[in-house]
Amino acid sequence: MTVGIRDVARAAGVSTATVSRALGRGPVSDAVREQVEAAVRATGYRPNLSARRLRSKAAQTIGLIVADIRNPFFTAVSRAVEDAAYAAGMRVILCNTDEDPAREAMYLRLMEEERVTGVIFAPTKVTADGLTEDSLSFPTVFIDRSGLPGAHDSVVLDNASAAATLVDHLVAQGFSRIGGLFGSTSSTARERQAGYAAAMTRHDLTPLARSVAPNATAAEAEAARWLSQSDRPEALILSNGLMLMGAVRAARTLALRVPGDLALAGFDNEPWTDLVEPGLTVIEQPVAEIGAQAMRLLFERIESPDQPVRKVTLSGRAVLRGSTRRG
Amino acid sequence: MTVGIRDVARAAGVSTATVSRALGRGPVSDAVREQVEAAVRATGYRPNLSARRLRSKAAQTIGLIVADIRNPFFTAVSRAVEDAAYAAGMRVILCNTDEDPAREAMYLRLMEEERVTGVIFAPTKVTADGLTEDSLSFPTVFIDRSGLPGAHDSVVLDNASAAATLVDHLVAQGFSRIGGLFGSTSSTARERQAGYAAAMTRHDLTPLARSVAPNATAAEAEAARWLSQSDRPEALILSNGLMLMGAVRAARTLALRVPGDLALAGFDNEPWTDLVEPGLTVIEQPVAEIGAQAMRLLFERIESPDQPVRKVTLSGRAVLRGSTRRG
DNA sequence: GATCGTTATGAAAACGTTTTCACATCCTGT
DNA sequence: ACAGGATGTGAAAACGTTTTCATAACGATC
Repeated sequence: MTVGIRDVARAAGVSTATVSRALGRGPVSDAVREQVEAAVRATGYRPNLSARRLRSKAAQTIGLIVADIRNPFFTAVSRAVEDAAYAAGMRVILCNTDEDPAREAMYLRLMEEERVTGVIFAPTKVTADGLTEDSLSFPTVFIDRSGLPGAHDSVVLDNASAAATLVDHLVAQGFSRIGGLFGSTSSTARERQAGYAAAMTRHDLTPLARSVAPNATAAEAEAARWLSQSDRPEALILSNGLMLMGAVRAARTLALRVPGDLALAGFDNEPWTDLVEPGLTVIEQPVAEIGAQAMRLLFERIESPDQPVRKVTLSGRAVLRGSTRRG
Repeated sequence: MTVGIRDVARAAGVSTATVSRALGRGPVSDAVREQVEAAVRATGYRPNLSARRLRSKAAQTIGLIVADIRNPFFTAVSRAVEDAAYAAGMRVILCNTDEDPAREAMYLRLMEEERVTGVIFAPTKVTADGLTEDSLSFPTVFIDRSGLPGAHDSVVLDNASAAATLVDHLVAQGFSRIGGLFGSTSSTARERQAGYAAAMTRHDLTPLARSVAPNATAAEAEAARWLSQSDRPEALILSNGLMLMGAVRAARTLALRVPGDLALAGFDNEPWTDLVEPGLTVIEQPVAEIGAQAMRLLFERIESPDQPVRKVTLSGRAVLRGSTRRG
């Protein structure tokens, strides 16, 4: 029925060991290699990856666990990771946690059961804080977010500086009652919030921060509530692209003019942010670079498991648009 | 070192067969089941999925091969598929082909080697047309696109009607020089183009159709070229959300007022389409339903492999916005 | 010309499970 | 009290590969 390596061996007139070597990187004479390749074509043989992995203990698979596949930031990073992985002959299992620690735990267990070569992971804060250096049985690189210091390799944005850049820009434009709406689940949102607060204080301004689930719906609801208050902020900073979209919707609903009634700034230079009127001021993240660096760290960790933990911090780029222009 | 089922068996004082049954669905006494579960906890045992799959020949895995992960349509469908799969105790391998037949072939081979339970696939036209009923060794459901009639189960939009709806709407608004810019790689784009042409003809209008790679960059370039002509169309229909974005950009660049100088309509009710000014008229696709139906078809096909091929056609919903309003 | 390394090959073991087969044991109905 | 069907369990085979081990053939080196 289904053709196995012994069928190929029989067709080529050699042993299964030789077939295995001819297909892999064993020492085999050129003549035999050709015979084997012909036999593979003739029989339509497809190796069974489960058997191969079981015996060789090399899964050639990396797990990619992201927090929200709807967030273009993560799809962009995914593409970079996928490209690098396939270039290296590795497969990728992509998982989506929805920022839910229970799903994170489930996927981490799955990764163990798959005996993956390594994992790239954007964890929630609660999960990251529970993960020490040796609680994971596979090499792991955190991405976009970091956990316990020194526990895992990571590649992150310089979040505090990026947030400060936005504050500085808004202050320079003459805004002073500047609010910040940040995600509640990630270390990254916390860092952006801290950077925001520090910059506000530095300008002798009072930080006004709130946090909420990092998606468009929650951000819209909270922004609408906040902006309905009599002492509403005159500028708002959002900690990711989805939340920025929520804030734009809230401003629309309340008929607030941007930037006249409300200035807006956020993270992630998503394609739509320069299509709305006015264009939105954002911090652009080097998404491809983040994915590529994560794969590099992961491969190097696999190569030498005992090297010291490394943290790569990348800078964002401020893209200034109309949403923060002082009327 | 790594704990296997025999360690659990030893710890529980039973045979490996019994452990296997206790963890699976074999007949086991309650007392023994508890012993085994305790032993699993004590040893930290994690089953080896490769070994399990090899022996049981049940991969419990479905492959999801999409054309472009950057297209929110596919990420939305992916989420629906993923949810249904995990609810059924199945894992998902998500692959991204970039509309490239070579990558499609690579991923199809990967699926064979993984011995997946089934595949959900959005193929390019060239690949789909080469796939007969028995060229794939696993149950397959086409999604968003269809191939040879009767070859594979599929769930698609009623593309021709949807395109006709847009034409009818534009005609009703008083537009007559209506162009159509369609993707060049999928059956779906062809069907939309055909529906567009038929509707135009029905209204005694001349179809003006072009086709191009279905992404924002290519669509923007072609739209810019087209709209720079002296006899440029006064309305444009785009065959997906990315292309619609490209067209909006081209209109911006050429300083064409929408809908005054150019009306725009397209597919996919993406979140940004009602944030731009004016809002864009689109056909909304039932993305969650598409994913759910695909999983249903796939499971039923796995259940009874010899049942007749089925095609589920879903209707789009027209969302009329300012971009098609006759000034 | 004997000895040594290299290279190419096959037989068989190994990977970690599930499943088959055989065999007790227990319950049920007569 | 006994046949017969569930029910629970263990020993061993099986899944399809790769890897180990042994060996043969061949040049090169002394």
